Amino acid sequence: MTTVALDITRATVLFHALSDETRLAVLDMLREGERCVCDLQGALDAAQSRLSFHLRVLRDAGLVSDRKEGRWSYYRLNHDVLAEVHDVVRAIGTEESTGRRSLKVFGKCCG
Amino acid sequence: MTTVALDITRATVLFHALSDETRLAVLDMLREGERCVCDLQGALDAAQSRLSFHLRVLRDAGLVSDRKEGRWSYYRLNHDVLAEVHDVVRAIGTEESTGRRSLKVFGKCCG
DNA sequence: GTTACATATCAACATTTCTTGTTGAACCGG
DNA sequence: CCGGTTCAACAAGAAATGTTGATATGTAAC
Repeated sequence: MTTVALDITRATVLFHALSDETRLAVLDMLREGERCVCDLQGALDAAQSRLSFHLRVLRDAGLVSDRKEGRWSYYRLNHDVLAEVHDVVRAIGTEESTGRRSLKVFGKCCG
Repeated sequence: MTTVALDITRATVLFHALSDETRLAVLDMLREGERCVCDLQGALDAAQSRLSFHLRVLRDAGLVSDRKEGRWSYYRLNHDVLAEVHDVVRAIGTEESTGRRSLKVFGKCCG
């Protein structure tokens, strides 16, 4: 099993998008399926422009997609990007196999 | 298979801790094993107080643990907390099975 | 067309997070 | 004891992020 190198910049964007209660609440709602903005707004008791702001962060990170239908916008989870997050987390937890070193605990440092 | 409810507050703390390049670089280094602060400092080219700040964020979130030995502090990954993150991500990506609804796409909203 | 609605965007402000420089504690070697 | 080293903590400023209210755009309903 090969361990993957970490794209730190990309990972930062993803984790940042996930690091807000409102945004997580949105994602939590979207677990059930597609939702329009007004629906989310009602359920989350968030001002319209605030919600719009957070949806944009999620969209920019790729975690959700949207679709227009009439006056409504429907948002849904992007499961493939969630899988990407999943992989990043797994990568962090996996010992890197660079072959550069063989010891997990290093000797005296700073010298 | 039961789907877990999301502890949004806890998840926010974890993701926030992961949402910074310096902190991810630290975690990336710790994949190889335990490291002392000065070692990280050299490798990451970060001012001491800055690194100390980020290590604290990681420690407060539970993602790393530290150990004192003489003048040195050694940090290491907390694999169980990484597993927790893993579970949170999986939870988000999993359709909630509340039984409340059976449709993934809802009808007309806002009415 | 006019009016009402759903949503995005913008600008101003508030809040949070990050950085830098400084101080102080603990430890070690001479 | 003294000077150097490793590190944490704090304070002040800088930068990034989030909130709020206002305005703009497109659509539907009348």
